[in-house]
Amino acid sequence: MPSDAAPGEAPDDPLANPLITTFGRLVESFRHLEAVLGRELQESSEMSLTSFEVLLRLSRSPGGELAMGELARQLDLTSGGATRLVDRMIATGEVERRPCATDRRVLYAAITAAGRTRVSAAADSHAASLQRVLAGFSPEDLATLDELLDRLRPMA
Amino acid sequence: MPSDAAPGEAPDDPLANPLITTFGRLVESFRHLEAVLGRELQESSEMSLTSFEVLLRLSRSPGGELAMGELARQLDLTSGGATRLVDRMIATGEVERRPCATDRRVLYAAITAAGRTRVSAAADSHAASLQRVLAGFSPEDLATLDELLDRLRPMA
DNA sequence: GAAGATTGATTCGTCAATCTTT
DNA sequence: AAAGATTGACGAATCAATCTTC
Repeated sequence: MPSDAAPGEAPDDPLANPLITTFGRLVESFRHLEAVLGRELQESSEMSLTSFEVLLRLSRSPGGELAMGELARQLDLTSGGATRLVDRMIATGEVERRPCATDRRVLYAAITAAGRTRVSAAADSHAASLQRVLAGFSPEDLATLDELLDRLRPMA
Repeated sequence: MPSDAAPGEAPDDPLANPLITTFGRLVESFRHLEAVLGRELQESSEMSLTSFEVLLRLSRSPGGELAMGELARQLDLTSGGATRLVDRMIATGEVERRPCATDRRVLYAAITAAGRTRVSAAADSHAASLQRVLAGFSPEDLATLDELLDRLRPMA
């Protein structure tokens, strides 16, 4: 009768694969963390985590703007998803569209002054949430996590 | 004029907070990883990562079943979300509903024989994807990651 | 004709209201 | 009245098709 794996053999139950288990835990931890932080950001700043990421990336870019395609790539969205996201953020006044001087196919999403004000306030609240959630982690832990993430990205 | 943080003081730009940066990288890495693995599972097994997680959890539970509420909690879904997810999986024949003998408010989601067959095949493919994506990670790296995730969960 | 962006139809999830059972 | 689950209305993303510009 099959039970534990014999030495040198693969386990007989594919569902018991440790990689699958680790990945499942990663999904679980991440989703929960994202839900909690998103909820807190929403309550404190009336802003979704996704909008926050957009404003953060725009604010760090030269001119406070990014081409729609580049934004979609950075956020791992489809171009259609980026269009609708930016539509919503224009409605709230955080972002505006700008034409590209050299290629009329391209449109930029650019952060507005109001957007800068809002993302700055949101960052304070978000940082406080993170500080609480990550209280148990030493700087070394965070460095280790950072390094593991770096090595994860290029894959796939 | 404010520029770099003076020694012993917090940086003056809240957007430069290292916790926010690390969290942003976590979001980015995770979303990308999830998208890639989800795509591959979909192509190889015509199954979403979410359905896979459901079947995995059901298959590991005694009787191959979980109460709807417990399933929702484990997957970090609302009860409504769990209802609709199970509806879809019933339509594909992977899952069935069962009444609870002792409390007629409760319904169980239970994996079917077809569901066991499908999750087993999906696990093989998913494990192969993970093996490729995580090829650069030693067993020690994975243990470190596992431990960090463990410490992340209870927070929030 | 390929690249960049937008739009229509659809999918998957949430939220609030509801229904049944305890 | 509280707990468990489902349903209607909606929000946010996808995919495939389209439109404009290169």
